[in-house]
Amino acid sequence: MRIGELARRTGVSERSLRYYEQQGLLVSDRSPGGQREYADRAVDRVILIQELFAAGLHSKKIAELLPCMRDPDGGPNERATPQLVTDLTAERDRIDRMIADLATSRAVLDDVITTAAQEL
Amino acid sequence: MRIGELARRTGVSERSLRYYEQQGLLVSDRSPGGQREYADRAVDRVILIQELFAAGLHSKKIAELLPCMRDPDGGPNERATPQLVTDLTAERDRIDRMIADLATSRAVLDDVITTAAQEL
DNA sequence: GTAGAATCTGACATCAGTGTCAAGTTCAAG
DNA sequence: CTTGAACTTGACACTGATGTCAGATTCTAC
Repeated sequence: MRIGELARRTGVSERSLRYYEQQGLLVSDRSPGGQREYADRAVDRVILIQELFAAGLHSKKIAELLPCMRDPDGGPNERATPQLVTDLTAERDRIDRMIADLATSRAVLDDVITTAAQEL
Repeated sequence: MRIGELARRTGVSERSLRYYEQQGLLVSDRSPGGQREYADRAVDRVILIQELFAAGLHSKKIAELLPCMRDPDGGPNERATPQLVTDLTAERDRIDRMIADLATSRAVLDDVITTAAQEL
């Protein structure tokens, strides 16, 4: 598929897809004329990238992480370096803290909402 | 207390504290010479503001929300508008989704970490 | 009164992902 | 062919909280 369809199927803008490629997160074949051609797998990959972005990982870290993931196609995957494992563990712990903080904030909001709803 | 101490006690930079005031999130008395003077309660308020920022709320929304919160001092608090309740409910739902997404990302990271750790 | 620390305002920089626009090229269908 | 939609690269703008710096002022302690 070409970039427009991938954008439609993932809900990610064409601009962002080109950015992902520039950052080494996404690869594409090119048509004879130079237009990007994506495999079906790209859909899942883009969604995964978005999830990692949403979790607060930066593109550089994602670029290191992606090749170490189990490939659904069974393709060869790189071996994670001890350094990367350390980094990812730190990220995971950061996410844990973030989830805990969000739960706190959620409780705060809920309290305001409940109080306000009673007053209405 | 003055701004330096508040910064120390909250872990928030002086720059940010002035920004919060500019955005209407934080109030301060002023010394005769014009320096900010904070009540002890400011500490809790700043921490709360940080939590809400961390939850992804923007300063404008926080500025609307804060006056509607139950005041620990029992001070008069404004009544939340139906519009605000709607907005806050949307924020809460957004936070719920964010927590769920983070849990997904956490699982992804955990998988990579576990796999990598086995290989080492 | 004076030195040095703390604070003031205002301005500009930063981050990283994304929006947007321009000018040119390629693709698909008539 | 031709036409219009889709795509290309490159550049610049934006967001919004925060960092940082400069020059002036205030506070505190001696």
